[in-house]
Amino acid sequence: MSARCPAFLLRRDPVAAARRLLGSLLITEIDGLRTSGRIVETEAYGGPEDRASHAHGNRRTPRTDTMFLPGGHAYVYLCYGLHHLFNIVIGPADWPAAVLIRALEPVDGIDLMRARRRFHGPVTRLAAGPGTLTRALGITRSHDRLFLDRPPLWIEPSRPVSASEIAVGPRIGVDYAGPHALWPRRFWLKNHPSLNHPNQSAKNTGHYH
DNA sequence: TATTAGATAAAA
DNA sequence: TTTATCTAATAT
Repeated sequence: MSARCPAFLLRRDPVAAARRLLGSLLITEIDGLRTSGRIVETEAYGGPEDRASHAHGNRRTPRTDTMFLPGGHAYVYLCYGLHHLFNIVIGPADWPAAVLIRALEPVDGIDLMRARRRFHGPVTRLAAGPGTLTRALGITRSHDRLFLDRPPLWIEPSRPVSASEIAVGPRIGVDYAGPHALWPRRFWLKNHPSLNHPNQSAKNTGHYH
């Protein structure tokens, strides 16, 4: 991400941001070593009315406090006690929202990514999950609250991907959110080989029998 | 299908 | 403060 924060990260619209981030590059540079991947799957969370959001109802705890930062900051939290999950904070300060990055297509530093994950399978599976992509890029809770405009962790936005290349579906693992669990807030590049959940499209957007 | 340990909320 | 419960997942 260049010196200025892109405007789409500051609007109260995590859905638009989640779509807009598809195709962008997520980059880390740790100990002078660069790794990066193209964002191919995202989920939108927030603002306060979203029951699937950690900060629903403006719930503010030591963990969720990060979501109240202005857009363009990193929100990294631990899931199931062992997976670091990487999000980009969205919206103005004190309006909690974020986009979860769920899958990357590896671009730079693939050997280092493999070494970090101790993974020797197909490169399309190297960062195809929210927990595996942080492991591959070396992202941990130490990166929580960083602004994403410089090393060690930043974003290079791409041109917007055309709507015809984007598929939509419900978010993963949010059954506790009641009716909000079905909201079409997960976005991915159609037919991309690095997806985490390639086949779970929304009922009203896919072809089913 | 077993697993993993931080974050949280409730209890004391 | 201690304890009990839950968890935006992964690997087998």
